[in-house]
Amino acid sequence: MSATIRDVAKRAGVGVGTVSRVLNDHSAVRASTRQRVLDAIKELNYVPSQTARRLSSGKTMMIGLVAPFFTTPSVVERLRGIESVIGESDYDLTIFNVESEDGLRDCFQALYGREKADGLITISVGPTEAEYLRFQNANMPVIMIDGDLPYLNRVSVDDTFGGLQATQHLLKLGHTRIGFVSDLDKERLGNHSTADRFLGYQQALTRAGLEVDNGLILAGEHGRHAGYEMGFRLLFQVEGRPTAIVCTSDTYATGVLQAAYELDIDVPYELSVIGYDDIEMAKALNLTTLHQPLFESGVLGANWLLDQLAGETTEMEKRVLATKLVLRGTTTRPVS
Amino acid sequence: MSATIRDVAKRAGVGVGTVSRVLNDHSAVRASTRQRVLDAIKELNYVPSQTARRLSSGKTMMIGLVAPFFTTPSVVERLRGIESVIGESDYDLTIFNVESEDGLRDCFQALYGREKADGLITISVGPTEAEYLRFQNANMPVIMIDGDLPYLNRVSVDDTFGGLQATQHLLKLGHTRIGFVSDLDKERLGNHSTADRFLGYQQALTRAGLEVDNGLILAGEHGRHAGYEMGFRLLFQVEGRPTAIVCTSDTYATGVLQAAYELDIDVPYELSVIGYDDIEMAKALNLTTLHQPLFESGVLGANWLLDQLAGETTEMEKRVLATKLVLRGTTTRPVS
DNA sequence: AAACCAATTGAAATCGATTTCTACAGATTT
DNA sequence: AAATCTGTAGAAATCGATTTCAATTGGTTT
Repeated sequence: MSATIRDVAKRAGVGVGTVSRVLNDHSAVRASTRQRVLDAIKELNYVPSQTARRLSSGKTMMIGLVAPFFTTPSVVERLRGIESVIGESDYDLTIFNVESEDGLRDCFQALYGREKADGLITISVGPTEAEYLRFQNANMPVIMIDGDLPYLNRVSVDDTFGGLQATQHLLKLGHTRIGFVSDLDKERLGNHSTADRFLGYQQALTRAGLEVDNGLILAGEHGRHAGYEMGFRLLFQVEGRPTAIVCTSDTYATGVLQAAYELDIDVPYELSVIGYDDIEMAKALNLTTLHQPLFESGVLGANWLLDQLAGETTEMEKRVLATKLVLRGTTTRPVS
Repeated sequence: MSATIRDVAKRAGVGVGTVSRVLNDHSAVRASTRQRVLDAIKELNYVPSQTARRLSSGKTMMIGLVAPFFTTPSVVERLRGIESVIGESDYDLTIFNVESEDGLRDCFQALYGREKADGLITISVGPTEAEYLRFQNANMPVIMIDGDLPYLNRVSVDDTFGGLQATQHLLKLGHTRIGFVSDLDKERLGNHSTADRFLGYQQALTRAGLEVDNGLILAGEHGRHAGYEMGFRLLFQVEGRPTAIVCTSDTYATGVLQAAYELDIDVPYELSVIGYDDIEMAKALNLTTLHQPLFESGVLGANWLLDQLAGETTEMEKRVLATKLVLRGTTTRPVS
């Protein structure tokens, strides 16, 4: 079918080894020889076979991306950042979607062999320490985005600070009864960011001299509907109803907004709502939220992995990106 | 490192050919021999090397997914459907994001060699006929989702009917000045769905005995902001302002809604807006829209490709899924 | 001019499977 | 009992690169 390295060698009147050396510019090849080889390559329209290269070099030139892609829109935004970097590199991107704990284990299991990828990026989920050691043995670098497993190189945002910022914003406006809508008790798949955000929420309240009221703290499944249900539960009560709600995702916030709408509670005057992530929808809904550098986190993680694949080794490290409060129309001072 | 086929052969006291035959159960192997090989495999914890298998068999066990992933949320929903099928198969999914015409050509160029994938799924974009012939020569099946290139196997929705449904809904409510916000004149990357929706829009008007007013038909870039600008242009004029707007995506619709909001035009009473896609955001915004079977389209396309990779050949074909009108809060009869 | 060294480069081994080709056993036919 | 099949299975070629090893070349050193 298409030309092989042997054809090129014959054409240029050299050995296959020399052609390979020209391709990878490993050791020295005389300029004139190199030119002859390059000419032959051009004439034959030769493209080296990735597959063969893989087998002999032991590299797959693939990067595996492990993530629960479809639980939240934010994962996609991170993916975008990753793709923008990997797409420009010599590597290709293979995606592994995980939807459950079992799926995650199976996924890592399948990746140990270095057969599917040279390195891994994970989003929100991560290997156990034992699993990570196996990757380390196989010399496969792993970068985790949005997570905080201490034995991994990881990119995260300062979620504690994010929770603090969100809550303090509401406190400054004068709110004292502030609800918290989250997926807290889930903590599944190794993602601690919700717990950190909750920590920030607590800190803010404590610093303001307020007590944490467990009745205002809810946790549920993922998704808009869960947000709606939690919002409804918080807002249905007439006495002691919160005047503001911190949501750990914009998706939840949209659910809360709907609950408020159905209960005929005016946002922002009767209820302030703040989200987290700053996804596209947040702009459309004019939602005050905490912007996460999602795209940037992908870029950072991907570049980091490429550096490691290029041989650069660094100390185990956590690289932290900052969140930013984005003021829009769903928060204001409470009517008193 | 890990055991190879030779180790297994030695252990079982057979030749490598026999082991391979057991692995792929090609030709007959005596039951007792087979058992010995299977035992050896288990004892050595042997897993065949994908990479080596690729080289000798010429199959990559990869499916390439070519799409403009980040232009619209709907692509991600389709991806979800695809992943749900491919994830269960023996194939892995490699994604190729394309952001421009050039990028698309380069991408196909890189895929001809069968080095990166055994088959291709494309979303919204597709190869030219010449490009497709090269894939055909390489015996690589291609399935296009959301497009209508006649030389391809393709999954699409009946966009003409969709445009018709949307427009007729507004006509039935009593609207006569109906705007159309789209990316019409772009038609780039081989995607004809917008043109079809426009066709439906025209048909609906014509059947109702109305003239098509070019002043009400706008086209622009992708994205919310473009929708905002087009909405603004349509709504800014006081005389002859449309009482309803058909948008070719929900994303546009959100932009139009914002324009209406800023111009203090009440939706739905002063302006009806209908979107297209039924993305998550549409529910949050209570947007009337045309639901597309996005997830299902991915499932259908992926299964189809797997069938073809398994050797099944069918006539060149277009498989059409139906759209569905979803009534929500942004359309009502005009105030007259 | 002999000896030596460095830069090049070809030949061959290797990666780990699949697949073809051939050989051998035992069963069946004549 | 000789001849012919058929079912099994081993040996070796193959896929298309990389990489090691050894050989050659030419230039330098003494």
